Amino acid sequence: MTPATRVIVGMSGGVDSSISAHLLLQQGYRVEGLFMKNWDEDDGTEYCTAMTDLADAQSVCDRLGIRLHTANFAAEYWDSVFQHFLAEYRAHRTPNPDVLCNREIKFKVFLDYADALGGEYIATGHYARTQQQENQTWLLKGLDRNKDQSYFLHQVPEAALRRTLFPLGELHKPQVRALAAQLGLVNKDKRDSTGICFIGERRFADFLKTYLPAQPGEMRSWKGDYLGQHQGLMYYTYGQRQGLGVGGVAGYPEQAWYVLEKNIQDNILVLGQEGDPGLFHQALEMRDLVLINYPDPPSQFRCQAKTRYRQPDQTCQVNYQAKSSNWRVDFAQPQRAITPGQYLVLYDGDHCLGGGVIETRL
RNA sequence: UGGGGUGUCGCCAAGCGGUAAGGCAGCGGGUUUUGAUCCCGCCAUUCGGAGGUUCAAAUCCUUCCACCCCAG
Repeated sequence: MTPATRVIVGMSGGVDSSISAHLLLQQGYRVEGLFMKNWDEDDGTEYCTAMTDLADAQSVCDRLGIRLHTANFAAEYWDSVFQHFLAEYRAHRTPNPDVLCNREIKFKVFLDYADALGGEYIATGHYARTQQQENQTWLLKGLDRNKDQSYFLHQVPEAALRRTLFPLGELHKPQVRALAAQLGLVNKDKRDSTGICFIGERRFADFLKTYLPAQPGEMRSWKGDYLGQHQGLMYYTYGQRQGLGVGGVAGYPEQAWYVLEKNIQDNILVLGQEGDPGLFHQALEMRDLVLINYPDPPSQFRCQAKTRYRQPDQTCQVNYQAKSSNWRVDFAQPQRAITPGQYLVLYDGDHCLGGGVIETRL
């Protein structure tokens, strides 16, 4: 008898990772859990949620009869995720820290840690699938199209995917909830976690203000009319509506205002309304393209893409620009509020091909 | 100071004698492992102030105040 394959499951204290662990046990793996702490909280409220998350993870592991390890990756998170996060905001861009958290922490530091624990595989509660094809591992969308999280995983290298199990990839969220209820897990009714892990209940702009000093300036319509003051361009993102504080303006339609553009040169936040030029773009420039199974991407190809998480797939044409070493992406349909700093994730049907960082709108 | 105009929720804006539309903002909630978007709910016993007419006024009258134009 060969001992069962050992899998280390990243346990967050939520239902998804809990059920992942349960399913792996059922499949005959030798399962152990790891609770990662990636942020050393500086205020009391965060501390509480981290503590209850750990308690929940422990409770579930006890219930399943598996061991729970804990690890603190806060230093690594700070260096490889948070520093980049701040740098991007300083540059008035809008980063996606969760994509980096996956690439740098969960599928790198955690994977190394699992090695040390003797794990052959790691597993998480992500709604995504992997597929072995000849000698390559592909990343596929989760079967539950409403929860598919491949977007957040597109930067994970093939070598890490090869050693990862996604037990929830074929399941739908309601099934996972039902299983948790059946098993009587403490977190069966726990709310899905959303938002950036380290920010908690704080308002996003307020959080940023503690790290990035305000730089007030003018808000103007795309036609040039003065509309008010902004707190600092870095606190706003393209397409944003809430938080502008701009009410009705005589001479303009009775409609909401959105961030159209950041004029960094003059520190002006340019606003517009539905239908104004600048809210939609049909092309963009992307840098740092990484395709999961193409070390040397073709110089031009057609595929689908998402400009942001949960956006329906958009068909597009990708072309390499030798001059800038960037990639030009032309969409079949105009895209709303394309945002520099966000990832453009490429798909071929269910296959997640990889992606790059949006540099500019064209 | 003459002549004209305007003052209704934080903003824009209906209403013009019958007992305060709507939009935006804001706030609260939902969706969502980024930031956004999106969806739902809440949001003026009161109409610049004071008198008066009327069964009844934001809507009519008087007066005061404020602001904006054109004169000068």
